[in-house]
Amino acid sequence: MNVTIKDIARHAGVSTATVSNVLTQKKYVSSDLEQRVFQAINELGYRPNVYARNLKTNRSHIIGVHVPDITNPFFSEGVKALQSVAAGESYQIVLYDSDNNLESEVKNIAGMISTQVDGIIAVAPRMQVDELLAMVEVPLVIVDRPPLPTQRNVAYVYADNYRGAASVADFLVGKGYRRFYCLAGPTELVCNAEARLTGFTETLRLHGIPDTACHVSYGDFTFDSGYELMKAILETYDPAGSPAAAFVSSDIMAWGAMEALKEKKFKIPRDMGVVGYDNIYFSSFLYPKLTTVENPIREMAVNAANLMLDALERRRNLLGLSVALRSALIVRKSC
Amino acid sequence: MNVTIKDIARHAGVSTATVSNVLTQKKYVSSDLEQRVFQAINELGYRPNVYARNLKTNRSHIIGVHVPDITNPFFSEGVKALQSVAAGESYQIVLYDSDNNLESEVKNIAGMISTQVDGIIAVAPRMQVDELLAMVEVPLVIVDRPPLPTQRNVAYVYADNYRGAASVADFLVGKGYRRFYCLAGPTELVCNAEARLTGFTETLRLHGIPDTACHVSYGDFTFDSGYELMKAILETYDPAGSPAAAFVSSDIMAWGAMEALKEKKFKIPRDMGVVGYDNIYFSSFLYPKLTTVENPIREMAVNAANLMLDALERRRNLLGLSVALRSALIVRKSC
DNA sequence: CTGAAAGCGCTAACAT
DNA sequence: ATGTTAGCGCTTTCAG
Repeated sequence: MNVTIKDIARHAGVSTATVSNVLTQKKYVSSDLEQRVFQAINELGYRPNVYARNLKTNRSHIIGVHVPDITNPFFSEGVKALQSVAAGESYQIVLYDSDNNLESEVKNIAGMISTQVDGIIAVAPRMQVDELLAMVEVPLVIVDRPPLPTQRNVAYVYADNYRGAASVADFLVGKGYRRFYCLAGPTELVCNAEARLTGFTETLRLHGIPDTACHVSYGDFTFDSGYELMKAILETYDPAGSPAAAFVSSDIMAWGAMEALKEKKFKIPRDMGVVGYDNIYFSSFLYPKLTTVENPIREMAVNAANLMLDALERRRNLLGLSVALRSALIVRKSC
Repeated sequence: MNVTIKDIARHAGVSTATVSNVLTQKKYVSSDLEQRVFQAINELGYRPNVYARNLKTNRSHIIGVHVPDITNPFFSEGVKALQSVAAGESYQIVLYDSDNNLESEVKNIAGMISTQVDGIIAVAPRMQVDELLAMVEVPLVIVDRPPLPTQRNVAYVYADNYRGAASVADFLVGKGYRRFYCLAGPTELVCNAEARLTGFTETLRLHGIPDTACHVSYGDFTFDSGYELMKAILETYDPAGSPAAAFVSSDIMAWGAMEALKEKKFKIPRDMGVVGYDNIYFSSFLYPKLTTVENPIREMAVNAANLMLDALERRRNLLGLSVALRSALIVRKSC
């Protein structure tokens, strides 16, 4: 049998209520009794039973976190930041990785709900936001997705992917490129993939580039898909005349694309320029160093965690809150 | 007020025990009553209260997982595997990242304990194993650390780092190298770092290489430390005559070292050979492709999760269990 | 300021 | 096979 609050009460000669009060610090207790309680706690080696507390208070101090793929440095950096700020207010993170898979994502969200997490932070969900909202009743923060009007307790933390992609188009045209490849993400599933694609192509159009000068293909943000897409392109690619530039929808995918280029002995950027998206840590150590768009995952994560903590600890309603972060072009050597 | 098991019982005209029995599937219930219960559950939209169940059963179906740095691909791959197999038996993972810091690690372990996780999987802990054992009372699986004799409910899943490093020395000497740099990890803190160092140096000695031919320096497994260590080496390094080989204690650190080499215009392996350790996903996409030692994190994670699940679900005692996995040399282009 | 007591929602003896 | 009931350990009114 474990030592409980009752044992402490008896041993200290006080009531269980008093013990509880010194534990929760919510009511004033005379320092005399307080001392006695602390002493009893030490002497008996008491540790509060979280399960009982959870049942009584109907909260667990656990935040559910979903990521599409923890193996992607973009997300692991985010999770690290989330975990760190949550720990600062003694909240725990339960992690769900859905392996880029919509079905597992739905299962995972359902799992969190049945575990009765206090709140949910969904990073880059593939689910439609309205479906997500339909499932979730606890406070929700959606990271890396644009806000959708709603009446629910939801906040958004995101960066403007359309403008990020647009700045790539501006830059590329300014550099003199006139032929383009766009290696997009899964645009039907992920609105950011869509935004990056349209931000790029529409801006190209604004500069008078004909649609025929931009070849679009679709992957899924992974290294492998970048590699495969570029490999396919290279079967017919000829850099003679003016070389093309490839705008690839994520850094990790851009890395894959660069591998395909190197495999075929194409020089970057001489034979083809490459621009990525996300600015993950490793991007500046690729060869050549990758030109990319900063997608501020760490700031997004910190903001998300703070919003969640506000909702949970300060009873702030998340309705209508959204934090928009800047996406800035980072010019390096690959283009 | 939420709908409880009592409401279901009343609505279905049965006792709460019967409802509980159909929910937990532990006792046989006539299919008639079962139907009625399910129907009541649907009609009233009942969802079991996990907090109450946890209190009663004294378990939470939550496994605490510690990693030194989720941002290191080696660990994120491991966490992904852990999460996936745990989810298979509907266990949740609460993640703690201690940012390569011993103090936070201790805090994190303490945090898990006070959250009353059902079990703890500690991946590559920096704490002394006996200190860890002194804190933890629940089932414990230690990943990526060699077993220590004990009487406690602990299992180990690990690979033989000494032999892994020894195979590097064998290979390097066989290739004709006679000058060596060993970029070690934090050997006082991490016994694997120690094992990789001694496995390498002692095997060199076995081959008749004098100790003076192997220069050792110490980092902390990070990209940056690999970069800095190599930069220092390069201040006086001269590849003339026979080039040296560098054995670097982790792939991510080896990547940093390679950056330093490239920055100084040294060619790998012509001017210096480089060998890493871990075989993370990206190692085969570095330039040149990194020769390294396979450190089977995924298998380790899967084994660890299964052992934990055995302990938790099949009441298997972990005492004396240890799974040793092979570390095989993977020869690529950097050496 | 402190204590008595009710009860959170569930499971598992135990009784029938 | 099903029902009754006693708690799990804590927080929190409500009295005093």
